Amino acid sequence: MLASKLYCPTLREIPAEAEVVSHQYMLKAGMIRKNAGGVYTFLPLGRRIVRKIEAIVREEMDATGAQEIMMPIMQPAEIWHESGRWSAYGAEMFKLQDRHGNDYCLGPTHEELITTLVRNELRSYKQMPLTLYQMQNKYRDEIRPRFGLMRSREFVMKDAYSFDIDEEGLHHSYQIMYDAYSRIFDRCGLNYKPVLADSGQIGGSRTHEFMALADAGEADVVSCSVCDFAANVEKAVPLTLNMPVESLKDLEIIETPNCSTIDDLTRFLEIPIEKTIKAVAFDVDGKLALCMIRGDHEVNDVAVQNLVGGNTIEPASPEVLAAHGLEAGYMSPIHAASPDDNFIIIVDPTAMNIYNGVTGANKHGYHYKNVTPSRDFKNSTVATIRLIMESDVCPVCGAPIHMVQGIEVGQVFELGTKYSTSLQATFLDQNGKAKPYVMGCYGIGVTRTMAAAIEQYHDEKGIIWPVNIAPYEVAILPVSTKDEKMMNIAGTLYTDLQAAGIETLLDDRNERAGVKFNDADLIGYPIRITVGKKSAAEKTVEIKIRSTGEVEIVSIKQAADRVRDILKFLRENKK
RNA sequence: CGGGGCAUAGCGCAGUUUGGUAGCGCACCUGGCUUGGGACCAGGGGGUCGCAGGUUCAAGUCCUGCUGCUCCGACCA
Repeated sequence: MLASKLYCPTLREIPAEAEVVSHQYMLKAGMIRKNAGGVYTFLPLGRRIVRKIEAIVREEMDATGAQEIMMPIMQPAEIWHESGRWSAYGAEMFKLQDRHGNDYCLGPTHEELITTLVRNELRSYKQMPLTLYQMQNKYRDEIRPRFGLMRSREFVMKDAYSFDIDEEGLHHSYQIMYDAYSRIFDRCGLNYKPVLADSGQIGGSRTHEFMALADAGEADVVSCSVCDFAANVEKAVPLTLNMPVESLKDLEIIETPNCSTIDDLTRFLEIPIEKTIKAVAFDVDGKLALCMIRGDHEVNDVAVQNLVGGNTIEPASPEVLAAHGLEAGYMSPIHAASPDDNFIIIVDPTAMNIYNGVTGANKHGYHYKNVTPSRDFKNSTVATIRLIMESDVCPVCGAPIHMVQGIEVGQVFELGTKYSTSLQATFLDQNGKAKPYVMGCYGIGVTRTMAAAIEQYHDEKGIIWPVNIAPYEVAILPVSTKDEKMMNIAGTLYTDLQAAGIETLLDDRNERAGVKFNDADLIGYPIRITVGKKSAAEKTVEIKIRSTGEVEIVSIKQAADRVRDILKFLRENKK
């Protein structure tokens, strides 16, 4: 490709709206442009990168025996009504109507569509297992699109669906996808980690998220320093902590003016925070959940939601609390209303282990001291509902743990029969009996993977692409386009590299050298070849490796071979 | 949805307080000069100031209502 012909409007200044580096550099390097909130056009360089990632995904999917299909983006509402998700997915879906007033949505995912597609024709156990996949745009009306391609409303996703005759088959299909995902992200050069995750509202049982590790990530990941335990914090169940055993003292109510927070309380009473028992209240689909945890802990709302059930969880409003005779800041199970269909009290086991602690008295301005939950908390459900913390140990092996940020670039799910049951999609087994498909679904955020790579690989000058997903592998920069000798050398090299199957860009623009160097660094070509004055005189060119900064001078004759070696080295060493 | 901020040339911004000829830097076009890290000189093009009303002799500026974007909280590839 000739740079003079390439539509790549690089910017000197970064648009103010861009917050994270991947977004900033993609805009600055002329790879994407925004058309609306969370909706982007991919310019030639950006498009090439997406296609390279797609090619890797496609190769690895095909290698597993999965077959590519193409489903419509526009989906009829009726299948969503059938599965019960038309309202459950709710505001997240882009909905539209045709001229007759029939409802449709732009597909946020395709479980319904694929299940209804195969249910008429995948009739026999002999046709399974079957895995189908597609790559196309997905649409989700995110509450808050942000961070460029990391959270957009239109994005490219690879989604795959497996159909098995039983659980065992599903485990097998799942493992095949899990392994393929590892190869895909390896080839993309990402630093990633598969972690246990919560299955959330999509339903199903076992699931892993593939997390690209990066500070800009929106997910918290916990991983063990010794064993291979790694999980989304939502999924990690921290071990119950033992608390110092003391002889029980009598419950006593004390006046605690203006102490509605744990901080206030520890300061006013001069007690350690581990002696306090904090109450956090949630509204789970209209049911009030009063959660009791140790003062220095945080509630894992996903754990609460899974325990209580329901589609939405949010902090309980003062009105809801008042209706149950509660006031934030002074709540506890002591003398609280009895649990019923609309009210549950959950106590974390570590809080349960506290002796002679402090908690709310359900009376404005008062707390109880000498509270021992195992004696004093009645009508409570005991369950681990706290978030794991850096100070916790690995729940599997007891070793120290780390907390890191991750970008979720992929997820694999064991769905089971949730959709096949609700959509009545069955096959006939060996005994001629109708059974629902046992399904799995598997997603990769292709455009998000692109953003994640930039988050991981960049410096103050620009992007440093892993070779396999770089828009071009090599850029040739003749220092002066007016110098015929230089241009001839550059032109010959360009032809040679292309003949060798190497993706090459020739920066033939009539620009000063500095402009070309800066653009090359910004766009992030893995290898840069500079053709300067010495090139003509000494028959040499300069080769610079973007990721390592290494520079070497090689003879023009050897340049193409050397480039090939370097590319091989970069591929093998993930640089 | 709740709460802040913003909307003036492709990008980044000033001008709004106190109404009175639409500005700056970069980018773009022409010519010259220059060519190893975002040069320089000269000339030039480009904006119904987000939209719709209103006040006024006069509105980018004041008032009302919309729309869009963006940042902080609950989601997900």
